[in-house]
Amino acid sequence: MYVPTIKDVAKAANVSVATVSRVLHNLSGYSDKTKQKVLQAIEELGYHPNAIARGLINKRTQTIGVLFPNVSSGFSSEILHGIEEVAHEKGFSVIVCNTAEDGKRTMKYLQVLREKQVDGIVFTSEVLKDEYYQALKEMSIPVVLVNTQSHKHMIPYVKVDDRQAAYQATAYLIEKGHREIAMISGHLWDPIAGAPRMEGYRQALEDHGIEFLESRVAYGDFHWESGRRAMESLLAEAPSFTALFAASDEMAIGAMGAVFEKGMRIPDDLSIIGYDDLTLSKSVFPPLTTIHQPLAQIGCLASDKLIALIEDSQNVSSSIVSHHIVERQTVRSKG
Amino acid sequence: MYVPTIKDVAKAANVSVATVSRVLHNLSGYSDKTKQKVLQAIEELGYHPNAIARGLINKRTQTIGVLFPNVSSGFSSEILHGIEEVAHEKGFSVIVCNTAEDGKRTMKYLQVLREKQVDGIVFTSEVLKDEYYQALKEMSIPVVLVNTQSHKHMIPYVKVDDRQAAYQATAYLIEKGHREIAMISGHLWDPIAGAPRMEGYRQALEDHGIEFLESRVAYGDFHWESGRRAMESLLAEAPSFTALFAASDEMAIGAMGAVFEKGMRIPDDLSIIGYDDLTLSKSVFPPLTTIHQPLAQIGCLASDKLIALIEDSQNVSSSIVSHHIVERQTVRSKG
DNA sequence: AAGTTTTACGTAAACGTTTACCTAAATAAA
DNA sequence: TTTATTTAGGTAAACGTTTACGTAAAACTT
Repeated sequence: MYVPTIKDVAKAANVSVATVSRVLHNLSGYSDKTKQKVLQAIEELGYHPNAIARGLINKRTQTIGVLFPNVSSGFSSEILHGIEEVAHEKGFSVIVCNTAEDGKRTMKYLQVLREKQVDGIVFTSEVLKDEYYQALKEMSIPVVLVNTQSHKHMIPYVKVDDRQAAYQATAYLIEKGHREIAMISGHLWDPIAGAPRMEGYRQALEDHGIEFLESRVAYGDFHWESGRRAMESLLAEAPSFTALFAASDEMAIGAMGAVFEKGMRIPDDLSIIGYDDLTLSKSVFPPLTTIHQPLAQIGCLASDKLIALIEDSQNVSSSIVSHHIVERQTVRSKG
Repeated sequence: MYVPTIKDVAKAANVSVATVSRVLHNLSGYSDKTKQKVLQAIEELGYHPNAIARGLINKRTQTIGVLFPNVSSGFSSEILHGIEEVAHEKGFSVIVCNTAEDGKRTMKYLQVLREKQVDGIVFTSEVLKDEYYQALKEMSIPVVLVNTQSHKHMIPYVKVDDRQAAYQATAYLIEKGHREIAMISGHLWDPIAGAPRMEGYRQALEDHGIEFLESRVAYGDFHWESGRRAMESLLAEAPSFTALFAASDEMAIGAMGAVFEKGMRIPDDLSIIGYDDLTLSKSVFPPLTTIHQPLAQIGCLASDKLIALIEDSQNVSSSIVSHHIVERQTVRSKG
């Protein structure tokens, strides 16, 4: 299979490879006439530069790696979309990695990305274990964290203020007249999406003089099934409540299913507010009131930051992006 | 930033680079003693092979490119998950591309993938324009199509039999006693997901002696919003019907919203069957009865096929994967 | 007209591997 | 013992670019 190289072009145009390279990069140092010859040769031979060879010499691959715990979740895929969008704009390709929240696998990916000489990495939605950090550090390329952060190390991140967002969600319910508010939380050992949201919930309760009841909270893993189960147990065992804050839209929607199955209505019998604002949240019925995280935008920002770091290598700022409540139809004013 | 190369390892171990390369690849031609020396040098220096240099010489990058019209859809991301899974298993990385159904952009991606020397490409869920085919052909690397196919050219594909699946969906509704069945279809100029599903629907009607009414079908673009609009117009203008077949789950869910808003119940007042079986379809309420397409499996299969093609280069079989109806709670037996 | 600067190129090394080919020593076969 | 074969290892070319450096001609200066 014959594929023309820059040498073939040079030969065909009767110039040196240096000259071809120069016209390819719009550098100076050739007459208009030779430029035409070269362009014509390129055209005729159907020449396409080889980015691998290019990468070898400039030590730049124009490629970034992105790690997700689960690529196929509505959550991840929206972030990916954002990342890909600006990466493409800026001339970078993105390699996706699905860690499956597995340490071994993550390390394997990190090694692959290293060998493939990616120019930067974005690490999303998982806590950055020490092991990962070491590997990343050894690679000495820029990294940005998305929807997670490292308290131990200075690594730029972009995320929402979880504690505050949870606070607002809860406060919103309170404003609407609810005082008996249950929560479906992530696990407390999750320092990113677990504990902080719970704290926001507690704080809001406390600030409004409402007693916090451990018995009104159930725990899940952010996914649909766990939300459903959590709701069932809440309905069965918790002191009565008129509103629910779920730490993820998926869990909120799982909870809604459980509620409907009991023959109750939303928001008439129970108000629910979610967290994330996945695309699907506006399509369920009734459309879910929730905390909007600008996922695509988070992806864009992360990509932007990473590429700035790659190209400049100074600058280590993080971003707290702003969330807001999107009012749809699962919360009702009470009293 | 110092990064050790194979030469450094060779020097440290007092052998030639050839020997280092040999132990790296488990070839023969060295004693156990030298092997140990080399391994130790690798360890001490923290050496990691450079896949770019490797790629340059073996003309293999162990990377594939995947094109999606929209990476963030529940549909695409599940396929991606499957693709990534087996690619990773077999030692390949995947570069994702979001074509946004834009010709210019697609061509740009194709060029990038070519320059980056990917070993193969999977092209999903869009019709393969001639322009794309030419570009692909020039690259002379394996390609597999997913959820699409080319009647004009021999390119392996993996997809479901759309016509048959639509037939079964409609027949299922008929079996359940429905005779007045509306459809929300994709656009008929879509030769993959549009026309064939409509044909299946018509055929099923005809085979059961039911008259096909153009007025009972509305058109959408497979997305939620269009499903909602289509349903509204059906409800307002179509002859009455007791069941609906939607050509995508998203449209089915959009339709459900419109139905609920009119105060009607599902499946009591109207039965609905969707198409795709997205993850979200089991979490809406009531859970959607639908045609299951094994999306992740389709991805796996495509990846498998592509890599086989890359490694062997013979073998051009396509696969029609089997769909099936998953009965949930949106269809009711009538009469 | 002579010197100076600029323009338009070409040459060749370098990037980090793999691998074909070569050689010398060790081992086996006769 | 001599010859043939295998083993252990080295040398250097090749992959397709980029770019520092060199040089002759052309274009300005004065």
